[in-house]
Amino acid sequence: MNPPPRSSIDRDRVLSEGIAFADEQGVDALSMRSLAERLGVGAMTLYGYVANKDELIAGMVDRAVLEIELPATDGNPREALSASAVSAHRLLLDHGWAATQWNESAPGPARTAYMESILRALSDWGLDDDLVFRGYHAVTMHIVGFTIQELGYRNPAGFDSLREAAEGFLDVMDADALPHLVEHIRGHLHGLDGVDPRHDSEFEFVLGLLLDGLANEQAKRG
Amino acid sequence: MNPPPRSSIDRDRVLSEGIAFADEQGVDALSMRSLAERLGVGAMTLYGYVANKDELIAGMVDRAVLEIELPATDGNPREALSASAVSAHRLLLDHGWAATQWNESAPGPARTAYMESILRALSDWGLDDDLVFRGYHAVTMHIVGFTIQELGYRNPAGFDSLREAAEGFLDVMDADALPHLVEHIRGHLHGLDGVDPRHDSEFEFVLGLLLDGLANEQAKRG
DNA sequence: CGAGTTGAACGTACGGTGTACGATAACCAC
DNA sequence: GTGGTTATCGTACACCGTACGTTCAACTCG
Repeated sequence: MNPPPRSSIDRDRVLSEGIAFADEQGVDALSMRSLAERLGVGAMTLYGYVANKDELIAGMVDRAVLEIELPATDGNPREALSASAVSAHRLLLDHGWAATQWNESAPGPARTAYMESILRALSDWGLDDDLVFRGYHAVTMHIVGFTIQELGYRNPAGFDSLREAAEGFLDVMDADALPHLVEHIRGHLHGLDGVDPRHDSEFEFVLGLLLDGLANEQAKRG
Repeated sequence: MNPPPRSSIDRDRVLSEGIAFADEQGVDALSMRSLAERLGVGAMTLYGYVANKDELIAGMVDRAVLEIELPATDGNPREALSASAVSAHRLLLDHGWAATQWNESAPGPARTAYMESILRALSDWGLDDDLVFRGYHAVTMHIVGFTIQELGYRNPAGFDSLREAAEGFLDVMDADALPHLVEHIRGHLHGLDGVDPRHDSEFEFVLGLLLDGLANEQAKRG
């Protein structure tokens, strides 16, 4: 009764269509049934390529991580690190679901390779073992955490745009009790208006704080 | 047929029992039915106190945020900021689900008050408007992002403990291809053994990098 | 005291979810 | 042909969030 097609599907296609689906409809809309339908296949067929839904999403994350540009091994390690972080930031913004899922599953091969490359770059940069250990956490925390926060602001729950959310918020809020917050939200709106270019480089600014801090600490330790 | 109890339940109890439930069983196990059962009430009764499940969780987060110690307004603003961040870190470790949900919903009154207090402290510290704006993102990103990452390591998906996960990982991994990663994981294990106290202060170390960086930048700007 | 009204409680039901199980039928080696 | 292998997937189950409408304790008013 069932099995006519017998083809045109493999783990890679499952993962890449899963990524495309999550990009388009959001990861919440991704169900085994909906993804199967997109692939023109029965829901249970997916379990031939994927252990369960969690493993599907973990696989999608790992596949997405593959696109991150790893820090170059030649040239200035600090710049290589920075370039790689920017590449990761861009990728996570493109695949918003991946940022939130990043820490929800054990790392696959792509993520372990990525971790290795960051650690290597920190080490090549001349940090001692202790600072490599701490610097790694600082840098990866920033890449993922900053992006999650950014996405939270960009796609505020219940609103269509940051502008709408910010303006609604300003209306509702007790402006006298929260003056600094009002100012901060105005800052976000100005960023949207292009009045102020600082928004674009925010990620790199904070990354710079961290890398400079690590370099200073290393210098202090001699 | 239905309504006998008529009491002993209000929004506050719904939220605090929700928090207790999520702390004990994990937020994934929290369903309207399971929470209602815990409260000795029908599932639909909850909808009298909470608009829907998302709003329930948003309320739980906001209620948890209330416990964070806000930066003191007297004394050294930098130390106040740091103390508050440590308090937030501790709270988010205790309520792991809150860290992941932090950016998933619009901020409630407690979170807006918290935001305001961080912004105020940065401003009192003497940062200019631009650095307050950027510094706020840096600091909050660190508080939430670092904790999420920490929790990901502590409760690795599919393992009972960090030790188990790390050791399993070391077994499975290609140690020759990933030498820095092997070293890093060993570092985590040593941290567990108490051989090395650095793990405890990692959060504060990175926070220090950020705050020092902001102070330096402000000094540079004069 | 009795009648009428209000509003909290929540049973039922619907359309979804992930996935265990087992039936089906195309393919391949002989 | 024939038999074994293997990918496909229909069915079913337990659970989810929640819309809808009923029930009935408690309050108000005469």
